[in-house]
Amino acid sequence: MSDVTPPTDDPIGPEQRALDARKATILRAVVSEYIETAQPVGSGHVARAPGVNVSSATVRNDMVSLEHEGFLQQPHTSAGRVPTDKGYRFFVDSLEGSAALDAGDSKQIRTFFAEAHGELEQMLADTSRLLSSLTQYAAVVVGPPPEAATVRSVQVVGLTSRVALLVVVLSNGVIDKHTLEFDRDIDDVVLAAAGARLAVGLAGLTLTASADAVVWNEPTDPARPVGPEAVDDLTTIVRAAQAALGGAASRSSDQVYIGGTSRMASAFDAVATVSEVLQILEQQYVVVTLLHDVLDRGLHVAIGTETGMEPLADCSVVVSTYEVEGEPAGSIGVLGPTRMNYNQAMAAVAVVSQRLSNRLTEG
Amino acid sequence: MSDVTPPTDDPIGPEQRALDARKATILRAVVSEYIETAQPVGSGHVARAPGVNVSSATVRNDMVSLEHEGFLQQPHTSAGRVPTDKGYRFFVDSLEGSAALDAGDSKQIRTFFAEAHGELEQMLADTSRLLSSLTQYAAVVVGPPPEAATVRSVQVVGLTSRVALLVVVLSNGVIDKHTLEFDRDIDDVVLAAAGARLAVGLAGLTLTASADAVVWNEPTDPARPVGPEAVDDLTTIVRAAQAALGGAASRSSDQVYIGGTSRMASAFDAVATVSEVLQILEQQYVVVTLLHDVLDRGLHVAIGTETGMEPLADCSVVVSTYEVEGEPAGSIGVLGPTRMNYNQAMAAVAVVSQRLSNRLTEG
DNA sequence: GGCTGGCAGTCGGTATCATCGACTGCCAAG
DNA sequence: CTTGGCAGTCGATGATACCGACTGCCAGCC
Repeated sequence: MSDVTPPTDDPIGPEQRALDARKATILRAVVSEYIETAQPVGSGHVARAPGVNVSSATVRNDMVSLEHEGFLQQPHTSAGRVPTDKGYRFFVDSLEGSAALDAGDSKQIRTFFAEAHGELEQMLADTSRLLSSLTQYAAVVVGPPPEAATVRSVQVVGLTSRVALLVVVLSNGVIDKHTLEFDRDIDDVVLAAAGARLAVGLAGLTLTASADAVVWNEPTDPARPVGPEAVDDLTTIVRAAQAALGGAASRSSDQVYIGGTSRMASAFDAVATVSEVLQILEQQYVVVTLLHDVLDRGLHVAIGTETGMEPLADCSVVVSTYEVEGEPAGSIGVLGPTRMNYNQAMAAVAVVSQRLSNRLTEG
Repeated sequence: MSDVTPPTDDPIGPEQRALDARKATILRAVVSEYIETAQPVGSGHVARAPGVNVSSATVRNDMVSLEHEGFLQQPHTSAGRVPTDKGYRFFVDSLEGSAALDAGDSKQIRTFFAEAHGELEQMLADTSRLLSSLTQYAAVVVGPPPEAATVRSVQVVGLTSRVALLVVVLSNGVIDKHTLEFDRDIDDVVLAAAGARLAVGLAGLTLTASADAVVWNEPTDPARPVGPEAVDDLTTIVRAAQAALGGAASRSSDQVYIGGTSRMASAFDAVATVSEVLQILEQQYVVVTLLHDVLDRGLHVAIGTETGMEPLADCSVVVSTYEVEGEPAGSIGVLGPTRMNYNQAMAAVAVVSQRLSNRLTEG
């Protein structure tokens, strides 16, 4: 029965040690039950939970201790206990690796990736929907950063006499486009020449490098010489194009796909909370920053205030990265209430990111 | 005082006639007050409303009549009255044209369009945010249909040895792209040749026309003859490209920009309603269909069940179209609760669509 | 020392009840 | 046709009491 209580003989450090085995079990039981019921859980329920073979009185004693240590809190006297962010954190850390996915879920993932095809953008958008449908929370998919891709082709197309469109095709299939406006009429032939010159000069470079690259100034096709003012126009166009590219590279314009925002409405009962969370989700760059922040801190899960965003105090995110050709390419994540089903969410995120990586590398 | 009650002498038709002037005033007062307070409104308040110079008892008598005619309903006995969809409809019809915008709002619109610039897509997305910020409801902007635009430039860029990207630039600055997959390796030169050929063959055509166009089969540059199998590859590529374009044209892939979805959360108090509405907003093509349906019926406002969508029974939409060069190009709209501020929403939609049209035609 | 059962005390949730207030419908009088 | 008055309905509010689920503490037991 109680063969789990040998006093640990490792030297007690300056900081508080890891939890007593029993307290850990109790804490896990509290978190589990709270996640299920959304109700404060009392010592009686915990005592009845499997794996806890002590009386409710003992549970009570440990619970006051857990409360002092900051893992639990009570909404008011004479109510059950509710996990704090720290409590959730312990719970999540302690189930690291035990992720197992429902059979139906894995099947859904398998068929999804078996049928996935076509545009990268479409696939990432669909992936966010998949992840949301799996977890019942909102899902985020961040596309590969444009910095990683290199220029494959450049074209300048005239739209009106003074407005042209710069179209850059990147190696990952993403298209970067910018309108260029001029203060004098530009001939289509000159535009095409500028495009050709840019194509040669920028091919293989990243977007950031493109902005600063030196584009050769000699005509691309010596058989068709152009007049001096045309040369002038040429450099104007090239400069405008490079300026546009530089601007685009500096503002990080990651593509983001957010799916299942409607599910956030069901996840909370206060309509004000829903509104706040949706506001965050509307600002896509904020979401991207959030995911990157979490990853930069080396985390896969950020709980409540760990997200660093005040309106998300009642939310948690589960994040992972996916890879293309072995190189980290982008990130995916799930945003749900702090009392989310971490086990399932972590499993879903892990499996989907893995599958997505495979799908994207094998092409 | 009561110079508004001359009995109308027009012949009474088979259907119920337009409302008595006083009943109309009372109905308007009820709707106004309900929109403001979201509370059932009683005869006392109406009697006190400006323009209603009768006692509450008279108001009561008219209210039972209005209820029998289906303009009002009471949630329960001994409560005030609430407008039905039909009641809102009368209210909206009766204020047609009286739209006036707040000074601050018009200023916000003016500065927005003064500063607007750059990509069409960006501008439409920003417009949806503007409209949402003006009205405090969700806003929808549907981009110009791709069918209207003609092909400006075509390019085929190789991504890997067997995957190429078809990039079509349209006259309105929109880019249509499709990945093409082949079952044998294709040379970059051949891809470029195919692109050039498509560019010549499709220039000036719409996307739908492009799919069926006959692209000339002779080499574009007779100075550089290609081998017979290259010719074979060429036609393969051209066919694949045209097939892709045809597919894209058939699925109507309008661009949609939806802003301010978080504001829908504050508009309702039942979290279930919020979730349902958000679900609709997530399915963008549904929203597009909704807007088009409403416009096809010749309406500018659809109220409650008039939307034809069950989950939107508590919502209304206000729609308008915008034009480019005098031609109808796309539509904008606002989605809010049935008890929305129609006056302001209609004014905002009207003004924004007008300004947007101007901005897009003058370039 | 640690675990347990028991006990007193706290406090939110629910049911009951009475009251209050805002309505309505009806009617008789102006 | 309009109006004031009146009786009646019904939700919202508040007081009261009760119940149930907790907790904390403590004495006793292993």
